[in-house]
Amino acid sequence: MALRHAVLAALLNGEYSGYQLTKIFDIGVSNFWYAAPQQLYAELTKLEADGLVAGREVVQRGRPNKRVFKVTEAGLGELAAFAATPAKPLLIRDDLAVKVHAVDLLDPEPVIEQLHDRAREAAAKLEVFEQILVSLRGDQDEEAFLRDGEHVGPYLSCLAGCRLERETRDWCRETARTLSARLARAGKDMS
Amino acid sequence: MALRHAVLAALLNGEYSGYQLTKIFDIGVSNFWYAAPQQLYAELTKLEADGLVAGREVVQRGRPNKRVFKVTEAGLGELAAFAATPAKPLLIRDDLAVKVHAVDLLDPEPVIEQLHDRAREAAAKLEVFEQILVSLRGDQDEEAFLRDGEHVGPYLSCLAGCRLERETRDWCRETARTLSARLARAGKDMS
DNA sequence: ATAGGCATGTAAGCAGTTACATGATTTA
DNA sequence: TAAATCATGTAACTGCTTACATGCCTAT
Repeated sequence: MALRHAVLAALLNGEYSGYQLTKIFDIGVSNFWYAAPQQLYAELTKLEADGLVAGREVVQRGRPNKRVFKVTEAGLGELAAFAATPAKPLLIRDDLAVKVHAVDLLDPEPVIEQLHDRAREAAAKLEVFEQILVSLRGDQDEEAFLRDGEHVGPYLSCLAGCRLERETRDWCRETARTLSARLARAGKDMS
Repeated sequence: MALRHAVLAALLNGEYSGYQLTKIFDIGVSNFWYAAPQQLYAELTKLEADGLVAGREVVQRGRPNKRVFKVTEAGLGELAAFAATPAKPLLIRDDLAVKVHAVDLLDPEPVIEQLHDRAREAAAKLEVFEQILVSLRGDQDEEAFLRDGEHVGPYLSCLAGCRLERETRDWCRETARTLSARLARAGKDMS
């Protein structure tokens, strides 16, 4: 079980409800863990049953009430045990790269479009991540913050996200350019 | 179903057996698709039953015989349909990044070790990928090959793998360095 | 009014993981 | 002679995805 640890790690920064976690997994945590919203509600239920998180009701005005969760002592123990075991290899599954791999025998136009889409998404995510970095380090510069800051974990994982999105953006752009150029040449040869 | 398309894409380069595919998914295809060996045998059986790949027996001396598979016309059609549908978001799940995210409340030493391990693996993979690039483009330079080469798909997806491994290597090294420096400072403060 | 965000789930089905199982041949 | 490589699976279990379901409040 592995989603469990990602949820615990996300809850270290504060108390969140299931709904808030879906947002966090959609942007922040998404650089290293993908999870569907329904998974999160289910996992929170299990984590609470196992005593690894504790929920409490928050009464809201103008909106439905919500249950927010925080990591318990036992939950922290679970995370500590997890951190000490050898890491599994990176799990990655990318539809778009499969399409590029096979592009020689396929119609390249829809693939090129999808590359543009992905490049745009990556650029947008990169901007969000860079904003998160600024808000985490406050007025310090990066070097000072990483040396003296109290909580650097989220900063360091966000740096990984920045790298991933930047490379994704650039690879998508270059690949789209390459395929478009070949398409234009192929078109010319016909005429 | 998605592994299906990754297998079809991998079989476009030639005929492979289940065992050979496990090797390819372990190094080559692994930059964009992770799959366990048992999945591949199961998927090949299904793909053959559905007529998307065709297998034939290869008799070998000194080793067990094997069945190699190639993509059929129907399989190519399946891939073409897949390429034309919108790409799913990248699926990524990284244990190690979860640990880094939570590192402030945990013992950093095992995490630092795992970062070194991952950096080594990434560096090794990067070398392999760069060799693959050289063998794919032959004596041409990259620009000329991408303009005039016949099969650029595997080259382009391998470029994505290079980017991923390079960034992984560098992020792991820098993160390990940051955490080690903080550990050393914390130790000094005690004395 | 209606679309979108907040808030939380259930249920069915499919995909993926882990453990088990076998056996020959080559290399160290 | 032991370990590694080649070669292929089955079975049980767990985890994940997709579709469905509900309902209130806010902003346009």
